Amino acid sequence: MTRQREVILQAAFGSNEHFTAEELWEKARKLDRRTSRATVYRTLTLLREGGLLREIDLGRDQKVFDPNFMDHPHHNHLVCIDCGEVIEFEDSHMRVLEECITRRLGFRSTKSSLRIEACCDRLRKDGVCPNLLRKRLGACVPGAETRSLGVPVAP
Amino acid sequence: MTRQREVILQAAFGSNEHFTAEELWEKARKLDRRTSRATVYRTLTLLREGGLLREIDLGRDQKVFDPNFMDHPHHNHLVCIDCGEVIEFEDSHMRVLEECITRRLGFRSTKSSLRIEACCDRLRKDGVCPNLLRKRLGACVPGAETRSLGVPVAP
DNA sequence: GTTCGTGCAAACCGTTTGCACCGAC
DNA sequence: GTCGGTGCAAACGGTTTGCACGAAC
Repeated sequence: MTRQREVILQAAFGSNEHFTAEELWEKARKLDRRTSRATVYRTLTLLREGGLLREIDLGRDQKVFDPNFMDHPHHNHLVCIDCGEVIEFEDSHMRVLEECITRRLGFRSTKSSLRIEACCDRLRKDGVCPNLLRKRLGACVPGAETRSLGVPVAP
Repeated sequence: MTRQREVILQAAFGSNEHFTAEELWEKARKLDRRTSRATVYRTLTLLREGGLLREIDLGRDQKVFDPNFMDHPHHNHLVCIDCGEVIEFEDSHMRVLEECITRRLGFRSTKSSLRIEACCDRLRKDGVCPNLLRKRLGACVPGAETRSLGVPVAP
């Protein structure tokens, strides 16, 4: 554990925001100007391999890392196609269903990732995405599971 | 619709196999030696934008395209972490649950993608992944939904 | 000293693009 | 002729790597 790695850890886990490798480098450089890109990439690889960080697919061109899997190993993502905001959610029903499907196919699941792309109806009326405010608040914090679950609404 | 595009379409939809851009180029070149990489990439962009092809996240470094979304717009993928094989499946329960979650969060879902990473228990015993044979057979063909669903097994 | 991590710059690789050419109309 | 698609090669951008330096032991 060197000083550089401490800086990068602080940059990565200092908030629960997602980030790209480049963004992490910028964050780390704010803490220590000398931090090099190479070290960031190398540390990123270590963190990913160690399971502290996970790469998520947000449908963007660049790879995005999520530092929240340590606290919430089973959370998933909803991406607002209107404003691009990402909402994290957990759902125990989903977990059970995934497990059922996996076993039916003859496997034991190790991990999974679900991305939902969606748009909010209110945006079209109000011109503003009301869920901007929800971003990463209420989602993926204690109690979030209940919030995102509750009584399923019949589709 | 030019000859080159016909060739690329044939290469892309001639089988239901997933492919990378590079692999598509190789396939297309087998049909017409002159096909250029640039045209493949440009056509790929058109097909993706037109919704005929979808990029999927198989957890690999390269982008993988799936030509099976026209026939099965809602299918998902299970990746065997032991042998790397990909199994396509459809599950109506999953679709309903996703819709519930999405509405609970205040959205209308437009599309979603689920990737399950799993290992088969039998591999460890037999040394062979029995699900190799299932690859894209039985999965994502008429009746597949029933196969992957059935009575959910309690986890 | 040895070992391991770091910083820099160059290399790498998948993808995109500028530009000249070609073919259909 | 115009317009759009194509092929080539160069450029691009994110990521990795070779190598010399530096810090910890």
